[in-house]
Amino acid sequence: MKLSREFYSRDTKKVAKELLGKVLIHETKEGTLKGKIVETEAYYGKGEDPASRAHKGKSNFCMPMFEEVGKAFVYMVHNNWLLNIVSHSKGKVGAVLIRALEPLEGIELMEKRRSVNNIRNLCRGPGRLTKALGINRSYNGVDLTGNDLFLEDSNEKFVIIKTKRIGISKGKSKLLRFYIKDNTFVSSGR
DNA sequence: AGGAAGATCTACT
DNA sequence: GTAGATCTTCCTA
Repeated sequence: MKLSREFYSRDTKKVAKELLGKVLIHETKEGTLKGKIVETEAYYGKGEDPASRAHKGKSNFCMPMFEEVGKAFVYMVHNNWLLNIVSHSKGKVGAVLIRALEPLEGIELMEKRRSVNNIRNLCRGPGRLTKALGINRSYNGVDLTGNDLFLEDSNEKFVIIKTKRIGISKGKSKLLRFYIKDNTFVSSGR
């Protein structure tokens, strides 16, 4: 079952946690790509989170974070597109960064796009998974309740680990990174 | 025009 | 596992 708009209109941290285990699906001309979300991070807005792209306030760049929830927010860092899902309770600002996926379907296509044959390395990392799924700038603002790129529910049970976020230079002490315990596809901290 | 950025790759100890 | 170079956009001056 596809996740509804209501799912995303709650506290960012809560959504980040509940997105674990959900399945990200991308319908492309070349085939269907599916991956289970195994690692996420929550990012808040102005004044709340110095590591967030939105902490300085509104700009063209991070616009989607201020707009309707349930949309994709894609941006480039260090030659990598990063996929975020806009999620926050009413009147707030925030998004969930998808950091890692466990490939489920369309693996051959992902391998072709990434030029790697090691499944474990296919989607283990925010920049890698966007490349594997073929996500780029044109997906910025895409509605995730649509039929192109969306998320599906799952009933899987697992243990969630909460840690500090990775790779950022500010706001390091916040425990806003979540991942599935013992999952091989989680990026191993750096 | 310059610099920073939520990272990745490759090559080593 | 850790380290360093390098990558492309957007923001700020």
